[in-house]
Amino acid sequence: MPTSEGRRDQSGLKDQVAIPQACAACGVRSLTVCAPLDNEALAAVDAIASRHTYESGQNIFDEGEPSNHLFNVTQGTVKIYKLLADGRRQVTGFLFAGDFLGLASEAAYAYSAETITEAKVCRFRRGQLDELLQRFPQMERRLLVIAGHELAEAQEQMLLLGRKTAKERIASFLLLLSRRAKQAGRSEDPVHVPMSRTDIADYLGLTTETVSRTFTKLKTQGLIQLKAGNMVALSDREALAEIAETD
Amino acid sequence: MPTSEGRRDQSGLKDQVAIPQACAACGVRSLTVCAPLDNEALAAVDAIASRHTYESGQNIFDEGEPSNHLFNVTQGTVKIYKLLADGRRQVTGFLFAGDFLGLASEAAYAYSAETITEAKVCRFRRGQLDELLQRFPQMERRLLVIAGHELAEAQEQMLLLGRKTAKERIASFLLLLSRRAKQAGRSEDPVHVPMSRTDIADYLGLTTETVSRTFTKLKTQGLIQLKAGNMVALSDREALAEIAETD
DNA sequence: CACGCGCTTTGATCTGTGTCAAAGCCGTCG
DNA sequence: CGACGGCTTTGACACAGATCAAAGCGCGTG
Repeated sequence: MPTSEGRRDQSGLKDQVAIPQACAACGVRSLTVCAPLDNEALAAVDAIASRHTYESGQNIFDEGEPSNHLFNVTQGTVKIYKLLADGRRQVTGFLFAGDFLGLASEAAYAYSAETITEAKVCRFRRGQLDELLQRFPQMERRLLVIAGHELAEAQEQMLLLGRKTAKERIASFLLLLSRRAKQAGRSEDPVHVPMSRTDIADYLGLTTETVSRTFTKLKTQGLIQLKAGNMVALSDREALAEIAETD
Repeated sequence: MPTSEGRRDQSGLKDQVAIPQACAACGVRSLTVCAPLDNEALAAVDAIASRHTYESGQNIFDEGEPSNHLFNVTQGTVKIYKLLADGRRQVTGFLFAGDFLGLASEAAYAYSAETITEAKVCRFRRGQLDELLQRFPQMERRLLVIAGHELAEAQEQMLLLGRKTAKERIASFLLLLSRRAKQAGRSEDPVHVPMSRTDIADYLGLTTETVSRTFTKLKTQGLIQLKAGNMVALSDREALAEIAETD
C-alpha cells in the first residue's frame, strides 16, 4: 500500500496507478460520482479536484452566476434554494456527504447554495470535468443515474408541496432525513436535524410557526421526541409512515 | 437521396448509411435525444425503436410498474402524475413532442403517464437503449443535458408549488406553455391549452374552482382572452410576466 | 454565571383557498 | 336538432395554515 502522495504517480503502467491519497481518505466515495471509477480514472479526477472547506452559513454560489464549477459534498450539510423578488424562499433540496452539486445548471446556476453546517467539498472546473466525462464514460453513466435519482426525488417533493397537509409534510421530511442518514452511514433513529425551523419551513412550503406547532403536535401524540443537539427520535416510525403517505 | 426504407442498410460503409425513413420523417428530431446523432447512430436507434399511437386519455404506464420501456414523445401531449392513497393527485409534468419520458425511473416507474391528446411515441426497451448509450456516448451526453434541463424545471416548479399564490401560479403556467409551444414550433401567442381544469389544478397544487376563478380574474383584468378550441391569448404578456415572478 | 441575542414556541386572529352546491355551457349522439 | 352528460363557472361558506404578537429558551460571551 503506497504511503506516498500518489497523486502525481506517472509510472506509465495504468493498472499500477495508486489511489490518490485524498480520494483514499474519502469516506463517502462509494456514494458519489466517483464510486465506479478505477484507480486510473480516480487519479484523473483527483488531479482536477480542489478541496474546499466552508464554515456553517457560508454561501457557495448564487443563482444566476456563471456555473464555472461543479461540486461534490464530502462532509456536512448544504441547502440549495431559489428566491422570488420579494424575498420568498423555496429550499429545493438539502445535500449531504456524497451528494453531487450542480447537475441542474447550464451556463448559469439554477439556484443558490449555502452551507448549513461546516462542510467540505471537492470542486471541479466545468470544462475539465466535461473532458473527464468524455474520457471515462462510466463516470458519465453514473451521473445520469444520479440525475435520475434526483428527478425522482424532485417529483416526490412536488407531490408533497402540491398535495400534502402540514402534518404529512413534516412526517415525510423526518422519514426522508432518516433514510438519507442511514444511507450515508449515520444514525437513522435519533436523526440529526441540523437545519433551522426557517429552512425546514422553506423546504416544505410552510411557515416556521406551522413547522414548530406541527413538531409539538407530533411530540404530544408520542410519535417523536425532541432531544438535545437537534436530534429527533422517531418513536413511532409506523405511524409516521402512515401519516406521510396518506392521512 | 434514398427512397428505400434504409433501416436494414448493411452496406458496411458507415458514412453512407442513410437516415432511416421513420427518423427522416420525424419533425421533432432536433428537439429530442436523437438530435446529436449521425446517420449510423440514427439507424441503430431506429432499429430498436417501435412506434406507437395512443388515443386521448390513454394510460401509457403506471407508477410502480417495472420500467421496461423508455419513450420519446413525437406528437401530442402527455401528463405524468403521482397519486396518494386517498386519490389526491399531483401532475408533475406535461410532455410535448420532442420530450423524453422515463428518465426519472430506476427499476420501476416513479410516476404514471397518460395521454391528454392523441399522441405518438417512439418506444425503446431499456436494455437495448442502454446498449446504444454505451455505443454512442454523444447520446448519453445528450440525455445528461436533458436531465439537467428537467431538474432545473423541477426546481422552478417547487418554487411555484411552495411559495407562489394562485394568480402567480396561473400566470407562470400560461407563460410556460407559451414558451414550450414556441420552442416546439407551435403558436406561442394564442397558446393551445389542451389539458382540463382538473389537470391544470393538479399540476399547480390548486382546485379546479380556484383555477377557473383565477382564469376569470385574469380575463376580467384584460390580461388574457379565452378563445374557441382551448386557445388562450396572452393579451398582456408584460403584466403576466410581472405577476409570475413577483406580485 | 449573568446578560443578551437569535431562534423557537405558543397564542390570537385573519385570509386565501378549499369545500360544498348549483347553475351554465357545449359538444355528442340518438 | 333536442336532450343528455361531462366539464366549467359562479356562489356561499368553512377551515388549514398564514400573519401578527409576545413569551420562552438556549447558548455563546464577557
